[in-house]
Amino acid sequence: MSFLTKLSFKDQTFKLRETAILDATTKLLAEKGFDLITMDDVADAVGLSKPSLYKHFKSKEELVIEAMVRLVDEALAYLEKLPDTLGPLERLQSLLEWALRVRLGGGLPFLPSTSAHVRAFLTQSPRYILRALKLHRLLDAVVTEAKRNGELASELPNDVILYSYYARTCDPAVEYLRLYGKYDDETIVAHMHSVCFAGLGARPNR
Amino acid sequence: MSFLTKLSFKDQTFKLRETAILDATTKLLAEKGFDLITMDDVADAVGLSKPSLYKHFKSKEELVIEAMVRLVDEALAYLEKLPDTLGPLERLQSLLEWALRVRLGGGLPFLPSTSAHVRAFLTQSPRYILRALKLHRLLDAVVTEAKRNGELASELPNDVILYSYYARTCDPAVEYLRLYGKYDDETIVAHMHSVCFAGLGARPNR
DNA sequence: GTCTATATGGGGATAGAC
DNA sequence: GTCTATCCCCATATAGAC
Repeated sequence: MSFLTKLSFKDQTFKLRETAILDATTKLLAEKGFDLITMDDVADAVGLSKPSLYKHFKSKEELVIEAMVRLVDEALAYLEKLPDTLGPLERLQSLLEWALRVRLGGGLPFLPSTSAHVRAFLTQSPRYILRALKLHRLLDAVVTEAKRNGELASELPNDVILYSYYARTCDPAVEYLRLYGKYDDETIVAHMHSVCFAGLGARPNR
Repeated sequence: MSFLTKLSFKDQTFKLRETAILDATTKLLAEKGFDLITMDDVADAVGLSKPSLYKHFKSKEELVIEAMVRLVDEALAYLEKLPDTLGPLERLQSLLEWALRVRLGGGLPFLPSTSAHVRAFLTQSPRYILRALKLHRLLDAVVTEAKRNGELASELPNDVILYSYYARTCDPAVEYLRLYGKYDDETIVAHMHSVCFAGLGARPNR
């Protein structure tokens, strides 16, 4: 028993360090993007040496994959935790706002739109694909339901809606609005929400 | 006189080669992004050696800056050439469609959203800034006019509309729609147009 | 498992011949 | 102005001591 707890403790600290590494990676990725961060950056940020980093993750790519896997897992968990009373449109809206707040708080953009390289190795990672597909299927069902309720544009195919929706979570407009527009985070979230669902065109008077 | 024509001819071939280099750079940038292309790639693509490349552009960054400068110039020219009969909303829509078609045809995305690095050195290039600002101011006036006509959402600030508009020209949804959605180019343009101006939400019956 | 020190390779940039 | 050949930095990844 004491042997087991010892092992478990060891595993626990290992897990904690791994979390710290992923946190640092996430933050750096959000700031500089894949190509500009170095393994030294990550090691320094987490207070570790580079070789120790490689004990946890066997390559830079795998490190990034795990960071993205964790992000998708968080999104899945967020969706799951939404109250049953929420309608399909409200679920989509809530998840979008969550993703935008994550980004504004220094987290990762949801979609690996940044680099063709990153997208290439992510879409070859079964661990990532599995989760991304799960999320995609969940949201596809939500979109179908929202259309049936007359809450989403029924003239748009589901995939057009979904890809546009994903794109909004990593929309560069967010950074420009913060940088040049000087809006606070919640105002940005509100505007992005508005643009995403109602578009730029004139809205009908209610 | 013959001396002058000789010089002029020399300049002309020089210019032609420069155009070829920029064409190749544009194509490669669109395919792989800044960080993944090498100066060897560009040199090979245009059938030149690397040192010759450096006779034309003194660094990789400057090469990319010039490619982007040319793109913005083309956008400015396109705007200028639009018939006077077009209203402000139609001008915005036409320019968006142009930008999307350029991208779908293997051209550059309009906004340097791809990489923090690229954005950094672009926004420090006076040549680029000058043109980007000019385009921005032109479009700002068009947006104001469109709002006055009741064609754009008057409840959105101009910069929110403009940054969202720019973002649509480099929207990753375009690539996903082509890759996974299997739509042809014109269908993608139409859908992007629709999403941009009318949003994802249900549209009112007319 | 953690470090110091190092191997390895790639790619931006240039020297120097023609 | 164009090439061949080269420099040299930097970042990924590892060897080997503790």
